Amino acid sequence: MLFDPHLGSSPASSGKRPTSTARPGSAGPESAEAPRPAGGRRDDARARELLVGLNPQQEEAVRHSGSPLLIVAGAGSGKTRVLSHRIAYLLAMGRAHHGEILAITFTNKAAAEMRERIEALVGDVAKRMWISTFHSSCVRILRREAASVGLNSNFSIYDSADTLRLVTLVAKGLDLDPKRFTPKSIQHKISALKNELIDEESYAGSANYSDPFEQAVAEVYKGYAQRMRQANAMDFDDLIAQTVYMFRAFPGVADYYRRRFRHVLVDEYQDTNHAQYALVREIVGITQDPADGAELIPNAELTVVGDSDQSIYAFRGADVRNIVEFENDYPNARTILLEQNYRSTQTILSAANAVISRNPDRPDKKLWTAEGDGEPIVGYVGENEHEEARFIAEEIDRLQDEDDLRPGDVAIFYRTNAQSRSIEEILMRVGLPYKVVGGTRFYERKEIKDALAYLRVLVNQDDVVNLRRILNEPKRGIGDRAEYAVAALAERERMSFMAGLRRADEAPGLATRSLNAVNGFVKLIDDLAEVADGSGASAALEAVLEQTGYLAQLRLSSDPQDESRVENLAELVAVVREYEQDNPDGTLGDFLEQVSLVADADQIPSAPEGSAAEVEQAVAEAKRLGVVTLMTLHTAKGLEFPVVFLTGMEQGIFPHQRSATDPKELAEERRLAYVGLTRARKRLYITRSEVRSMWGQSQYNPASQFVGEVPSELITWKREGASGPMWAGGGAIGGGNKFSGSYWGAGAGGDDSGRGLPTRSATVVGRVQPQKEVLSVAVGDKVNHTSFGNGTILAVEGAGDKTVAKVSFDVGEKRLLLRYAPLTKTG
DNA sequence: ACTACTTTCCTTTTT
DNA sequence: GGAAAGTAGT
Repeated sequence: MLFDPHLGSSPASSGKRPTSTARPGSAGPESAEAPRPAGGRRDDARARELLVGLNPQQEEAVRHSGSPLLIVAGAGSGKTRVLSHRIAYLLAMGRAHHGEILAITFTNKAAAEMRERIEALVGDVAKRMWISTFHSSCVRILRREAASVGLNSNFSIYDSADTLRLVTLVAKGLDLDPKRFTPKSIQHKISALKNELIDEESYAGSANYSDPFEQAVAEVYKGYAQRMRQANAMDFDDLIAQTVYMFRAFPGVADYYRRRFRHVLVDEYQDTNHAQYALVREIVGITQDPADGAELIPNAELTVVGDSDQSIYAFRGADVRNIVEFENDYPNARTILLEQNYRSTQTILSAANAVISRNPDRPDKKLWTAEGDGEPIVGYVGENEHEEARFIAEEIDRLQDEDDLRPGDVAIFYRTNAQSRSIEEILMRVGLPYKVVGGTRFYERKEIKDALAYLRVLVNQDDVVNLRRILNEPKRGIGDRAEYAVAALAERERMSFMAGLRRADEAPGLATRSLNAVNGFVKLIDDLAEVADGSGASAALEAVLEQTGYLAQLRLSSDPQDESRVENLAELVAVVREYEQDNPDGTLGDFLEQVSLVADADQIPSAPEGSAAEVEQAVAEAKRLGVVTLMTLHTAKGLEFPVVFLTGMEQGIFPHQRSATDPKELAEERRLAYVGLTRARKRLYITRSEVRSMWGQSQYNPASQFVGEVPSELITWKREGASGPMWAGGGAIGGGNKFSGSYWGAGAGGDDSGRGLPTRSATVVGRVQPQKEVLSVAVGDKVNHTSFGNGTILAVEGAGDKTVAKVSFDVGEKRLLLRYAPLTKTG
């Protein structure tokens, strides 16, 4: 575990960790107001107002007091409303001071929404309350207590990509066969262990060494944990686990938070893993006799909200038992069921109820609404995924005309991110504005990770993973050999990698040329560190981009991908500037922390191309009408839309292939279906495709079993599968099953792979080309491409749908399939 | 040490 | 079909 004196800057001391209960939180502005006797001013009138409009169960959930509370909140049952009203009610009744409340959610989105709702009820104090995710709460606690616990407070936070890098590195160092034990599987196992609060030492003691995998994991886990300490880094799982370990190892620290938080509320409790469960227990406090005669701190009041039917994260350690066994864990707990739904039509709810009722071992629970049946569910079976997508686009178009719905009312869900491609293609072609939420996210892009790696190193020079990432990025002549030589030196002299770089002249076998390069690198980092210390975060970032030559290299490149990389980096600069404006006191470290924990794509300001006026117009338009939202079913949890398309409803896709054999996984897939179905307010579409190309091959998938589980009288089929009538839309399909050729044919293929619009970030797209016909061009015409900019037609080949134009852009020559290329004539 | 070519996965889902 | 890693050639 981490609380080990070796951590941080003082590698000297050894032996047992200190057992003294350092008085934590003695620094920091909040501590003065923190531990105080419960209560604030009571306002009965205000409290009564907060109960208005609640149904009896909701009201009870808001008012309940005196024992742990479990609110079983079905989809759309007003959960967030209850939670925020409960918090406001606690304040109004004088039962809690705003500083005594800890509200925990899973996602940043949920936390932000909760804060907003509470702010609407109680005003500005909401801004000062602890309403945050598990992870950011823990970071906050860990950083604050770092000093009293022997940690370094500027630790880096590693995301799963960083983690995987380190696992790979360690596994390689142990000469493990990466085929036999993939770094990914080891990483997954380590993560699972951390979620179970099993640290590397106890695993080493308990692992089954006759199992080669367990043995490998045990070894890698040890090496990994050691490297993490050396790097002064924490991964996501550490944030939770280390907080728990800290509370257990330093009772004084735990006491401080127990005194402070008199009310703990946890959202999406069905998604908690064991470590999170333990964390909650630590903070709430478990009734026990104070053995040493110390003062007894009464338990905090605990409220958890959740719905076991919406548990969809078991694969990453969430344990439904936490919610199912709540009443056992907290013997005098009260349970309140919220079954009345305020979101969907009865038709939609009946479908959802029918599907979820197939899951075994489920307490009976049925959503109902007072609102009536509404429209039937519409089903559609496309011949292939492009047909399916085309139907969706046409239907959205029709809804706009006939029902006055806006694109912003529509969401399209799919099981896996890869499925968004075909849908994006069609929406783009038809000119429907859309955004993809999630997917390859902004902060996971190479150039962004590189830039952030520089910044992380400036804040924490022990951060080996990030240091080695940027060591030769951009290329500066420090290759594998040189890196290895320095690593060996650092190892031998038991110093950090950075220290090794500084003393590279002592490294045996390092070529003079490499030494010079290394010295140049060290100088560069020192210069940048000076900027980072002296000026703000944005200055540091800009210095990084310029002085490292990173930007220069991208600007010189003729690869169009690099062009969008420059744009993405410009976006990053904008993000930092915005952060500085919002947080004038924020340091570079604070910024990095936020970035680590907020991987939410929709927080990135969009940077559309085009003239300022064009952009402004497009943005204003998008705001008014909204844009179609594309996302995976997992990301959809917690959201709602008037119109929902559930796509790719095919056996093997959804439920996913991998869950076919395991009934538990199938049950989780079914809960995912339940989540998807219950997102819809008014209209629900269920679509699938008879043939789908995956891995570049055609696959024939039967209908998803979940479709069959919806009572057939609830669905109206616009087109049915194999047995149904064949009406294809205008011969877009070539005969047989060679679609892939005609759709993704040569030319266009590699040329418009997701760059253009920084697609995966929340950029509004599709505003430019309402071209439904193939653009007609001739040699010499001037054209504009959304990502390549202006160009000139050099040649035209083929005809009709298959017309390919050779175009000369600034970035080079491209062959574009006119049917799909986002191209407009400019003159 | 760097580049260009070849091979290998890949497709769950996220803080 | 495509990203990322590995391999061979300069």
